[in-house]
Amino acid sequence: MTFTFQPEDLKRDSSKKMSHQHLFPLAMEEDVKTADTKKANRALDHEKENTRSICLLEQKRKVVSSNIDVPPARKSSEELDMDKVTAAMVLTSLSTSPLVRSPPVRPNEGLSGSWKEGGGVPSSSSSSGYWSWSAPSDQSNPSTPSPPLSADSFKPFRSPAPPPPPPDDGIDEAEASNLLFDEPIPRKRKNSMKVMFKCLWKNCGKVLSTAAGIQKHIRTIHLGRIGDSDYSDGEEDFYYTEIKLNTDSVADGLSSLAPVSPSQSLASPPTFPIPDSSRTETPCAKTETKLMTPLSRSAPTTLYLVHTDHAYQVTSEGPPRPPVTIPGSAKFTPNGSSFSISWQSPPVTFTGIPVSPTHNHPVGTGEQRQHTHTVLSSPPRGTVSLRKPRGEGKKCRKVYGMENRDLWCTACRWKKACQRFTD
DNA sequence: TATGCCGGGAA
DNA sequence: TTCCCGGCATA
Repeated sequence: MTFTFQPEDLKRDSSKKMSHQHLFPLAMEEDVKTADTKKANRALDHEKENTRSICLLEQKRKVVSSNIDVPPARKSSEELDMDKVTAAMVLTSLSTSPLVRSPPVRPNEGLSGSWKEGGGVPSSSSSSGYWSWSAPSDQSNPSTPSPPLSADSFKPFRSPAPPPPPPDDGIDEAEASNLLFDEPIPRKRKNSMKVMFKCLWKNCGKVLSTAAGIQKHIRTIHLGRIGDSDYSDGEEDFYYTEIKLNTDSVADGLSSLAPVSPSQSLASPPTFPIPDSSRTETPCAKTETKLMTPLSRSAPTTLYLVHTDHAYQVTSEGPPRPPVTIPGSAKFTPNGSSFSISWQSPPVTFTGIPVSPTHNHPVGTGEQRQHTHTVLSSPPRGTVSLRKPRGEGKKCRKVYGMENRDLWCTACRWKKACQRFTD
């Protein structure tokens, strides 16, 4: 990745002209819009919360009552959903790591991430919301995402036929990847296989080594059968799946995880949850995708991140993001390397860094959202770009001077945009 | 370096 | 909500 561009010159010229001519007008509009939308969004969030909970309950009933072979169905759904996930991941990657631009990468990541999660990070895999909690590893490497991604990402694209680099332990995983990507899946685990049981509950990705353990987990944690934890009517069977881990692959996965995990934590985990929720809960799913329950949340949040997060300073605003992501991505198109100009724009570069860390932490529930939001949004700083160009006219400070600060407009006193001498 | 202003925090 | 201020971006 060598940027042979003479971005410096181009940047300077373009940035100066661009910022004033294009950005300014947009920024003004954005500000107005964002202000209005924020309030509206908050209200909507509450409604969404309620809706989600309802949907979840309904879904749960459906799953239980109807004899749907959840395990298989889920897997397929996950696989199918991978596309969505992939898309989300791509967006994320674009925003997060400037270096990695190839969309295809995501797919692999998603796959690799899934198995990795299963092996290395128990809870993270399927549960969008909770994975962050349970997996300490996620937090550990917030910043590292890009390197691993880039490496993985290119492989798939360049070589259509060749086998995917990241090893998948679970047969399911491999199959899924095949289905999704139409890539031949040569690899099958020859080595010792370790059987694990993975909780398929929407937000939960818990992996236990024993069926009894996973059943108990589901019964107590998800089904709320605390009292009769030992009693099993078989319902739990629907909520967990058996996964086979190859020791070797696991090792590989772990190694790869170390670097990758950060990025994955951001993107991949959410992916899983989304698929599950959307798949199984068809009816609600669509509405949920945006409303989402704890599970679904993760997905949406990630998306937000993708859009918003990256501008480095845009903390609270959702809408502004577009500028950041869109511009950057748009220019990338030609080659991985060509992006230089737009790409280097300050907002983008920074975004990735701040975002990822915060990202990991948030994984909670409602709080997560806010945290992620703020953090995420901050990057989008599309705002940054949106930031009003410095006023040319004289401001209170200049007019009255520090001595007469009393005469300043309140905004100036508060270090806000001057209201008296607007440009 | 000075200035303008965003984002956040405290009261 | 008001007030302040840290810190960043720009001139």
